[in-house]
Amino acid sequence: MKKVPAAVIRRLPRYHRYLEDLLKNEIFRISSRELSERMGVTASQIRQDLNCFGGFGQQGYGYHVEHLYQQIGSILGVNNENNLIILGAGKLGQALAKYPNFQKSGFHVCAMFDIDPSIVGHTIAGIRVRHSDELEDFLKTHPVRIAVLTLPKHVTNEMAMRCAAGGIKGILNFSYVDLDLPEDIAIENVHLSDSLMTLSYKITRQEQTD
Amino acid sequence: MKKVPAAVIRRLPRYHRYLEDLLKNEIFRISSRELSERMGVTASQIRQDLNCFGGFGQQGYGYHVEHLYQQIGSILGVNNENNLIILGAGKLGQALAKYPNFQKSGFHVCAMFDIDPSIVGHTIAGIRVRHSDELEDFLKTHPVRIAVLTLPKHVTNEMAMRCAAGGIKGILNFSYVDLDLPEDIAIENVHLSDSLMTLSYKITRQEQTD
DNA sequence: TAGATTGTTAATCGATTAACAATC
DNA sequence: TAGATTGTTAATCGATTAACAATC
Repeated sequence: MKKVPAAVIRRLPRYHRYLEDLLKNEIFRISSRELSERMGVTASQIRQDLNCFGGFGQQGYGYHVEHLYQQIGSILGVNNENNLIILGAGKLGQALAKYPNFQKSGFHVCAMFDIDPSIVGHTIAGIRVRHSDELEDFLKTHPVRIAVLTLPKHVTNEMAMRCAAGGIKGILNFSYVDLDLPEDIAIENVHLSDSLMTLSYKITRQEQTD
Repeated sequence: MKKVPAAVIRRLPRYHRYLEDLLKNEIFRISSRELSERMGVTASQIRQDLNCFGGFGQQGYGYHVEHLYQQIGSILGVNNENNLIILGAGKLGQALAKYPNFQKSGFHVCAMFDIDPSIVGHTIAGIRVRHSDELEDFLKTHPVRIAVLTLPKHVTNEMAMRCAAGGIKGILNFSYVDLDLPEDIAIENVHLSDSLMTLSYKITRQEQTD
């Protein structure tokens, strides 16, 4: 199988979302051209992207929405339940624990960890907050591959290392640092300040162009 | 001035962050080569990127960290205070209102809006939650260019339109929809589920490669 | 069969890297 | 002046778009 470009992978969740919407609207068949118009991309790009994973369409017909939706879900690994843990039960961690879209995509928060005595032991969205000391024991007895980190900068890499050592395979990192981890641990950064700065740049740019 | 590639803009906040760290560590001068090693990119890319905005360096010397930091901050528009409003005072909105990194980058939450009577009137992080009906009046009397949207899907585009009509120039959108707004409104999407799905894909990929 | 639309190859475009002359 | 390192041009690489033969 040829290597799939990173750009394609980043577009998959959006295809998945549009296909879900089509199903909701009871549209069961779609051509690359019509989907391209809805999504604001080229039909060529859609066909190229999908063909990285195999021929999901049919000449003269287009794509069967339900089938394509299932296939992309399978590629993304969201067709079955995915457990995850949240490290850092601050405001952001709590918000993510209750975030409905995670559950909708099959991601299930099975534990939270913190060290703050005023939070440890409490229950958030039905999840008891454990002390971070319990992390290793928990990972030994529970199958989890994903950890979400909403921690202060200075403890983030250490906790990420402990996750990796405990068998975690991927980290969604909200801390404002770049993680330094073994190659086989997948990392996805969400740097909220970066998004805000990029937005700020775009605004300034617009104003100058006017 | 030649057009700045989108890829360069998305890298600017990271440069900004690394330069801030250098200053904290009292490193006042740096070559593109040394910065490239710290950041894990090529020195050539750094020089190309920076030269989109002008010659910030000096041959034989490198870059003056403080000066470069200021310049990039100025390009990003984060050297002065930026007011923003948050629409949707749910868990995520509340977490963002308290998010320390926004304040650190000069972004100041000056108001929050919601329609839920159990939240409206309450104070979060020192900010009173107003009713969404007050949005237009508020925008008339307060200078705000940025709105952060943490709203349910079905009301998001309508509220975004109201923001745009009220003079908002840029929107940081956390809702799981693509906004359809006038061209002159800058949009930056943060789709948390997409990040999680991409991570899930990467993990699955890793496991197959092993 | 004729029409439609994919899968795929080729052409274009843009972004990254390499190389080196300019210059501090 | 000699050494270092930028700014910038040229070469490479990758991603997007266009075109069309294959085929349902």
